[in-house]
Amino acid sequence: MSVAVNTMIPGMSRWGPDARGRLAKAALELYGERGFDQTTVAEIANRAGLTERTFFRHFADKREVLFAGSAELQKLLVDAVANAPTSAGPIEAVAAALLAAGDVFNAERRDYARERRAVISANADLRERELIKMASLASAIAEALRRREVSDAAASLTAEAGIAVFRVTFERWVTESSNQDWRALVRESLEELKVLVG
Amino acid sequence: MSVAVNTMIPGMSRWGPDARGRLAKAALELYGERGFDQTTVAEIANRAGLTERTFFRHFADKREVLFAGSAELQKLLVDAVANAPTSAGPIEAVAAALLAAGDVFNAERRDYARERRAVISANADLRERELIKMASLASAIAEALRRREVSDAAASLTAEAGIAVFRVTFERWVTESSNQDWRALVRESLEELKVLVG
DNA sequence: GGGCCCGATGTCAGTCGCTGCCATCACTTT
DNA sequence: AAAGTGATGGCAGCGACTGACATCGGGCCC
Repeated sequence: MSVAVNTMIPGMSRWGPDARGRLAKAALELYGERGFDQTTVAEIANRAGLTERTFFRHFADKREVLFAGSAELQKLLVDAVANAPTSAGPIEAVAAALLAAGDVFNAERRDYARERRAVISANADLRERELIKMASLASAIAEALRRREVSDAAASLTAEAGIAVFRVTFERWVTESSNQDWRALVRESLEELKVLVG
Repeated sequence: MSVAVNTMIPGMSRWGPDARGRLAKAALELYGERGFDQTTVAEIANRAGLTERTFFRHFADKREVLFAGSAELQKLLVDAVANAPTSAGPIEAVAAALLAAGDVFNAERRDYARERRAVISANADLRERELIKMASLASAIAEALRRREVSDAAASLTAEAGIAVFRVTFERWVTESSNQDWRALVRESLEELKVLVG
């Protein structure tokens, strides 16, 4: 992963490429270095070679910059549920979705995910935001299940269980010292759920 | 329930009784009348015959004023889990706690609960705060279960299920036109969970 | 090539949530 | 009555966020 940039990026100011990405990178760095509360939006924008006003054109608020990828993840999971074989029951469809998430939780993104997780878990406001993103994920999955003729109650319950497995899997993927494969960890966590429930 | 007060409460200004309660009442009224975003803390304080500065001495932030009772509810649930008969398994202990919550969710508080729920569900920031309160409730219950020699995984799982039942029950209690008893609704929701799981 | 259009950015002023610091008030204690 | 204590007010200030308007860069039309 790239080393933290401590000053403004030269040649990347106004009209440089990927303003949004520069802002997200600068934000994560600063939140990690000083903490979320001790970082001002003006500082983030400055490191990215932009202004505070532009930050708020790209992200709804100071927290949202850490959750830009959640819409993408949600789409991936929902599509995987929708595209699971017709023969698959609700749990199998959700399992397929969790496995498909390996596309985004791959080895190259692990360092990023680690840093992001550390920042979020260190701040109550960020944990709040993460909870609502997870809730949104769960309703989206439940909705996708309902479109597979799963009953309302079963859809909600399966989706919640799926998110629980997702949480456990993510925690392990990010925490464990050895660089384990996402899919293997998903299978492990699902198996544990089955043992607990059954 | 008392009628909304639309102006400053006479004789209840500085050093009047129950400043905290007056602030909470004024806040709920204004959030209901104008919406959360369109209400300023100065307006709340003014209606309660106090100043903005004093509001922030009683409540950590503008949202927290709607969640003042959550610590009390948490204590009630945790105590009920702890005091459940030794013979009770984890689910029975949680069920006992949910039934005990009927002490606070009684007929007199239903109108208040309705209004509060309407305000919260109308605003994303307030829904965020509610999610973190529910998460806190779940960990507290899980912790109480662990003190009853329940394994970590079973404690977390049972606590989460318990909160899910709580949510469903609360929704029904507040929504249904007939004024149903809390305990009866708890028993109904628990039964449905058993059917779904079993 | 010059003029024009348009999206991205900058600038500025302003509101509001929230905090620190110190003064003031009502009530209690001695 | 003097001192102490807890709750409140007043004020200054920071930082998140927004609206309105100006400006820049690049593409399009002729």
